Amino acid sequence: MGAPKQKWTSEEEEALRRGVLKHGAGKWRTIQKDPEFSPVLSSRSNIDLKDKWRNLSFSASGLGSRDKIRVPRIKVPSSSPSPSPQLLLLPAPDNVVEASAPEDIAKSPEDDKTHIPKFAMILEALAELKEPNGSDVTTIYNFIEIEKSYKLTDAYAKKMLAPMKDPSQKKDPAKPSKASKNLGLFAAASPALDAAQAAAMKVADAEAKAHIANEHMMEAERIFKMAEETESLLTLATELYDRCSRGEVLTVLQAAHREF
DNA sequence: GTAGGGTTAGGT
DNA sequence: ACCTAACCCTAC
Repeated sequence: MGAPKQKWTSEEEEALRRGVLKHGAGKWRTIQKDPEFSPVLSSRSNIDLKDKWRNLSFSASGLGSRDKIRVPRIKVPSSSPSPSPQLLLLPAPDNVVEASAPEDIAKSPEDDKTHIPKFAMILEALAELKEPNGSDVTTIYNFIEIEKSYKLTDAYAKKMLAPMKDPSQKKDPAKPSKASKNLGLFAAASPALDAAQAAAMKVADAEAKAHIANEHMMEAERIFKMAEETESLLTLATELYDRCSRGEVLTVLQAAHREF
């Protein structure tokens, strides 16, 4: 009667997240009893933890936003049979997942953060891969999707391609169809692409190792941060591919200074 | 004890 | 009026 709703504080939320990282989701009682979190979560029951976690993961997952999946509640006024029954449920295309998280990524305070510490790795890969053979590009995509971290949606991919418009570049009609989102971002094979693939592989591998070393540091914040960096990487790779596909020759040094 | 569905209060 | 989040109930 006195406490209509007990909103979760950021401390409680933080404790819950850490608790899940430590004990895993589902071990609510364990988390609740853990001396590390019990002082903060003393007023919360194990069920509360479960419910809160459900809310967190649901809204952070991109789902549950205010988009589709809202089944039109069939209220049926029982008195006004709308003459146009054409609003049965549409299949609702699976796009527009919006990369989720209206928390961090939407704000995007830093536009040009000191670009990619991974750039060195990219160059390394480029140097190693002097021999073009052009191969399956889906590999690059697969690597970007490494298990849990990088889950790029098609919408996200499109988002990534959007800022790539470089006004200083001459409109070359011979431009390859980069809009071929058939499978992922690219759909052709070329030397530059192969190099880009290797670069992505290196980055992905390094990331994966970092993850293993970090145990299960898979927090949403971290994921989004990586997604942003991956976005930069893909942008770079796409640029390289675009230039090379037009017959231009790029050296590693040029790439290093971004003089292309 | 946990998972999932359902209910209700608060906010927009 | 609708949506989200906290709370409640029940089956496993």
